[in-house]
Amino acid sequence: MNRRRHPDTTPTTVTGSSAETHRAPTVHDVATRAGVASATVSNVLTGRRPVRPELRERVHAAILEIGYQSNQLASSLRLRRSNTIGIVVPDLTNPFFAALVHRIEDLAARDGYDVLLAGSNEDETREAARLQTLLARRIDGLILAPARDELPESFASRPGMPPTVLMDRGFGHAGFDTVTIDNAAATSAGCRHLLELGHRDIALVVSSLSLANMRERATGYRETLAAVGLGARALVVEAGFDVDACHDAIVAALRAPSAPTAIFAANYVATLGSMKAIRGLSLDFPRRISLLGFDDTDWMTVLEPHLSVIEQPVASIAEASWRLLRMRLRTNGEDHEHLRLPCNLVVRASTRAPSGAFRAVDREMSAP
Amino acid sequence: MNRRRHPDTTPTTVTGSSAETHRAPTVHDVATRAGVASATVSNVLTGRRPVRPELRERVHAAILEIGYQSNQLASSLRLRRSNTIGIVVPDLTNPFFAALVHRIEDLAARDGYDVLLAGSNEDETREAARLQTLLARRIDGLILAPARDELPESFASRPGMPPTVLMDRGFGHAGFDTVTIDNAAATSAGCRHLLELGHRDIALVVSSLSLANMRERATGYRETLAAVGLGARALVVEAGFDVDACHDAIVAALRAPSAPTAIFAANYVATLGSMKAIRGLSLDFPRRISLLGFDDTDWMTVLEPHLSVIEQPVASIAEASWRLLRMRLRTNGEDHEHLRLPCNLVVRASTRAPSGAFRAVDREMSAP
DNA sequence: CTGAAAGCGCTTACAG
DNA sequence: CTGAAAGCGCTTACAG
Repeated sequence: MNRRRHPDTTPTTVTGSSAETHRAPTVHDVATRAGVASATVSNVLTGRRPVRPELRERVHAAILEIGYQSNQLASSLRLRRSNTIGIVVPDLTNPFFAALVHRIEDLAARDGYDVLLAGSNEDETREAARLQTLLARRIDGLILAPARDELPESFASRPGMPPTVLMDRGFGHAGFDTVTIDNAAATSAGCRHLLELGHRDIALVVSSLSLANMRERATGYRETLAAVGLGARALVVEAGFDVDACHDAIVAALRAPSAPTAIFAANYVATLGSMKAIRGLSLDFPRRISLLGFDDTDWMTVLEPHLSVIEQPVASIAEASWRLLRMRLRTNGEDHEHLRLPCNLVVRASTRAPSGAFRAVDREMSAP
Repeated sequence: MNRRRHPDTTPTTVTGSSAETHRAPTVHDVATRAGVASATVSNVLTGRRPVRPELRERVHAAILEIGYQSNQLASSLRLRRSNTIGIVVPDLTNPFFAALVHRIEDLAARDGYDVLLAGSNEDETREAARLQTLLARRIDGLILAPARDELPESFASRPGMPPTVLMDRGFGHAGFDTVTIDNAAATSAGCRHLLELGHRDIALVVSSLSLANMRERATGYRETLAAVGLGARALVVEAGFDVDACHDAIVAALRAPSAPTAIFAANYVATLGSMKAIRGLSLDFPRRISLLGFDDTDWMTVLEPHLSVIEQPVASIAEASWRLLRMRLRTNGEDHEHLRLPCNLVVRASTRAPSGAFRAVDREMSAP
């Protein structure tokens, strides 16, 4: 190949500044090295305008020689576009959210976006603060699993608020794309499964009814019971957001005079808390008590008996969220989509007929 | 309060640009609104230089009125400091790494740093690519749990590489702070526990011996066996990085003629895989086979029997990593720290004496 | 196809 | 204590 020397190629070291601070090379450095204008360097880098092959070669060579690396901060400032999205979730320690983040990060990366991650710890104030710093960094978009459903009034119209999709919580919120599951259908299916098994006293465990998704899960459950005339036996226990609190609430429910024969945990933490309560009380499981969990996880098939669960379509939720956000990143229309994804009832071994077929309905006629 | 009108306060709307694009307000907008220079706005914002109270008031009022929000992109460019760190982990789906990220994000946020998250999927190539984009965003620091221990030669001296702490893997690497656990001590303690119980055939399950932490865990195990003259019975199975592969490898080991009486899983995935294998084979657990796991997780005390484990000090690892990085962010000295944190042996119910005291040593004299 | 110049929104010498 | 100006490192009209 015919390498030719370019005129007035200055040495790599930047003149002027003392040798003290070693600055990263810039387009300008590349340009002088290659003997072209910095605009030309930018043009070969972005490919936005065609550049004569020979110059292009020289630019590429110069980039390699001086180890140039584009500064996205400058580019973002100029372009008013950071190629960064924010993801804010209540708790990364919850495998449901961890899986969501994992998947979205992967998808975003494929499309050239980096992700700024923040955890809200289920706390509205912390969420607002974390969000604030993400906005200051000019994220192009946001995927948020909000700590509360009722976003502050100011939220949607907040200056600098980028296109946002609400995930898992805040469903149907005007001004946002939202994706969640069909909560009522999920608990209804779960409840029917338990009813078919013969259960009459089924307790539903939710984190907090202040969350719309939990209210919907409670509704699906209540309506299903009501439909078979068991509405009066509905028992919804609000068990909070951490495993220990859940455990305590469930132990209390199980010790009550008319203890349920089945527990339907309506989220991951409740599932774990329920298992702890059942173990702690040394109940005969699943004979004395059935458990239907929520959110499928690796360990659930390692438990004996394997846990029956309502499985949320985590991959689909992540994919839909990213797809919606990416669309909105391209063209920010006014029509917002509200997606409901269906769940799967996975029947394994932790749900079975209560001991004594009509035990709960008519205790005295139950066989041992 | 005595609100007075400032002279030549122009209306909020920026003149010049068409009403089309609604730009976010800038320091300049605040300045004209407050009737001061933009330098003054910057000074009240950063507090770098004192500003007369009256002007300060006017600036604050203007900020509120026009809803100004600082652009960190511009600030970072100017300051050459992004207040952002990168975290790169092999797999966010692994609760060990999820917990680490969760904790570090929290600590970093307290100190005013946002985190750019990337997953490498245990893949060196992907890791390099993701890292590349983080560097382009001029992260101030990096916390990396590398996919491979042997970082590319170019890594440390890579242009634009910020202060970096290596976590979990890559221990002792020159040019980096590193924090990991005392791997050999951890497996040694675990192994001794199993020996004391009477086990003689103990299989150690690692992901891959290409990882130094796994090699160290294998060494601690081998030496402990050797010390009691059982070196020849050491069995290290390399089971890979996903649960299914682990499961298969362990099933094979358990089916071999001289099957172990105890499995020592040397990481989270191996623990899960071992449990699956034990369940799948319907072994009498923990009577026929003991299991000592690694990385304590919520669900492990919900299993029956509760899992005995080597518990990594996740919170301490996260805190140490952040502390080291933050120090280096302030003063980038040449002296790198290499931290080894101790693990905890948590004895629960999944490890117990093999059925028949000398079963493994002398099969024919073992009682049923 | 190429280059000189302006500007993205900040912050920091520098001169009052 | 305050302000006008320069510059961080890019990219994009604009004029050749």
